[in-house]
Amino acid sequence: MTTSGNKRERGGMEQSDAATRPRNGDRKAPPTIYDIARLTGVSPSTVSRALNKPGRLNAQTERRIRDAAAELGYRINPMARALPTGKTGTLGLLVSDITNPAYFDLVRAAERVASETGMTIVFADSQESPELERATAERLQTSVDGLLLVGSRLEDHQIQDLSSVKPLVVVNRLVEGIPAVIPDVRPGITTALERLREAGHRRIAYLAGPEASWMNGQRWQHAFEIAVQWDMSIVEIKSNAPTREGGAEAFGRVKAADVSAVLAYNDLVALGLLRECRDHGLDVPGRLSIIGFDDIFGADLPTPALTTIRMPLALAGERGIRRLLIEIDGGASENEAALPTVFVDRESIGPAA
Amino acid sequence: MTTSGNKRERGGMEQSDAATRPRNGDRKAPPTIYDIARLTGVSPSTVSRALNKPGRLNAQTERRIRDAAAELGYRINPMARALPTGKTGTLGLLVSDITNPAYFDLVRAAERVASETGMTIVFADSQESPELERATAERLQTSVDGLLLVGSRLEDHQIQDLSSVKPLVVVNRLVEGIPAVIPDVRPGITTALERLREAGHRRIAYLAGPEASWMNGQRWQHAFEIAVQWDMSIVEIKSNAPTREGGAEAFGRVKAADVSAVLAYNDLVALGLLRECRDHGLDVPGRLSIIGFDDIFGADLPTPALTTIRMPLALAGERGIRRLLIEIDGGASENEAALPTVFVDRESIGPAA
DNA sequence: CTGAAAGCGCTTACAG
DNA sequence: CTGAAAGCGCTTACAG
Repeated sequence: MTTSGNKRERGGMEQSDAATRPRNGDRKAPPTIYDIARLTGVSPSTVSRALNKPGRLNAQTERRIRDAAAELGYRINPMARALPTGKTGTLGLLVSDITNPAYFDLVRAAERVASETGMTIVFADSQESPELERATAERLQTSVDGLLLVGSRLEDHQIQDLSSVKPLVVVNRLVEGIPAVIPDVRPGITTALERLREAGHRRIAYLAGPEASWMNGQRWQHAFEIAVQWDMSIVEIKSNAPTREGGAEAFGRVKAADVSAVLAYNDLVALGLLRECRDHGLDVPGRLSIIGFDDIFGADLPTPALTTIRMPLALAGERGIRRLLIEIDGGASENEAALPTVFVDRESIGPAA
Repeated sequence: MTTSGNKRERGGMEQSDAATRPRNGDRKAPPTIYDIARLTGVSPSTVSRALNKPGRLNAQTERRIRDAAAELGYRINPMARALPTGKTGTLGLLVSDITNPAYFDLVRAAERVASETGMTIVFADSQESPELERATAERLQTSVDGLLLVGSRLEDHQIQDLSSVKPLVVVNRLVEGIPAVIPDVRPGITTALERLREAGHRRIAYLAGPEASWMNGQRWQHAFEIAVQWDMSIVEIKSNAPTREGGAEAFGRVKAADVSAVLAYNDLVALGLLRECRDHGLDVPGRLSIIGFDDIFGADLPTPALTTIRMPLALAGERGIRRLLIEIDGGASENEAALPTVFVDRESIGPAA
């Protein structure tokens, strides 16, 4: 107990070869609180206190300890701390598809607030597979203090099960008894359909996303309600995947549906459809109006630029993490008011053909 | 030592309130190898062996132990394992800007190979700030087995310092003594300039990226060499930031330079410039040809679609992780042959004006 | 204000 | 083939 790290130091005996590249044997074990204790002549417990609860001990010794720590280049070993405390200092962030630009801002915002509070984030994606999502979530749970599930494709009871082992919050999803942060799709959809109606559209389609997506249900449901209320006809058209390919693939069905406008599950799908229209010489918005969802990177790039409904995803990421932090601290916060979506009028809608 | 988790179990005394939401007190401590030992009547060491070195003990008892583990829903505690072994089972992945779609494929590929080998990845970005990069790298190092630095903005010696504490490999960067995986920009640039020359361009510009980017140096250098060799004039134009905004902001300088084509540091910058040209009524590729770099998501979206040089980033991510795994195992692999870039001809180049 | 001791959940020589 | 013991680097009651 008086010394430490000797086990790993034996590697130091090896000669590094000609190359300057550090080999494993060359790396020396990082300093521990025992090294600091020895250097300053206090006990390890005192070192621990000096570093963790500033002001709780003699100012002089605290100084000496801090100086020694700095001199040695000491960094706490998070694994070692995690054992007695049960706190890992890391948060898990699980999204449905890392490849969807929609999650950019969310991930970055989440990262920002996490690092502000000294937490680190483990980031993973489930590639739209519920099985992979469950497996990943379980694996992550062993090494994080809590989990943020974004756009989960799991069933409610699976999420509840996960939540019974560690704190968990969902984004873009509502599950009984689980803290959630959700955008309100209504304002955006309402404005969008309003514009469509004003432009004379009477027959519209919803180009659907994954059935396992709660958000997909929300979007369809509200579009449906409003369309019915305003006496527009509305049909749901399936897509294979919530990607550009999925949108392109749905082109034939969209065309066959004889509608003058389509609201897509997300921008990826909308972009795929838009491109396919162009390739087939179908004028957008002349013959068909298209509205996306999310306002991802690149939505403004095509001609016509994609009209869409923006999701407050950065805010959702920030709130999600804050919420998770509260849950971890044992607080029992209520769901906050939903974050409003906003209609972003660009160039892909026009008068009904 | 005969029982465990009692410390945390005390929380179980608290009543959960009316809500069905699990509170921290409701969560019971996960089972440990001691629980399995008690259930099967063997020692914890035996449980550890049964779970970690299959086939090393009596088949019967191994079975019983595995069954008990499954029954209890046992998951190993990675933190607890990390302490005696020094292996955390996680890898750090640090990119310069999470918001750049260029890193999508790389991140996903890295994630895939990591999880194939049972490793988990911690993902972070430095937002183009060297200070933040260094701080983040140091923080990450305390909890990972190795670090993958993608597009590092650090100085060579800083990277070497980091490498002396834990295994580290760089992507898109070459540093003395540090394992690296790098794409070869030459094939792509050569083809690109060839096309430009054939199309009659004699005066071209390179719209530069961050000075701290090694890749930026490579791109400029090779473009320069080839241009000189082929008797084209070439100038370097600075940009503020390697983003769409940076590209847009450089528009005035590009125009003033009186060139007929520009090769941009990356697609983000190229896209920004392209849009600005459109907004200012400058015809692309009629009056100006534009070539990007990376072939990111969305590069094909605008009209004209962006001609670019594709980086093999997914492959780079995969190789980077494999390389890192080897380094962690103490292997001393040599750098492999650089991955070739490829010219992707779309619509943004044309005959010299 | 500070130290000695026990414990977090594992792993791994060392004995038998 | 299996167990008892020591140790990984911390934290935190418990004493003084």
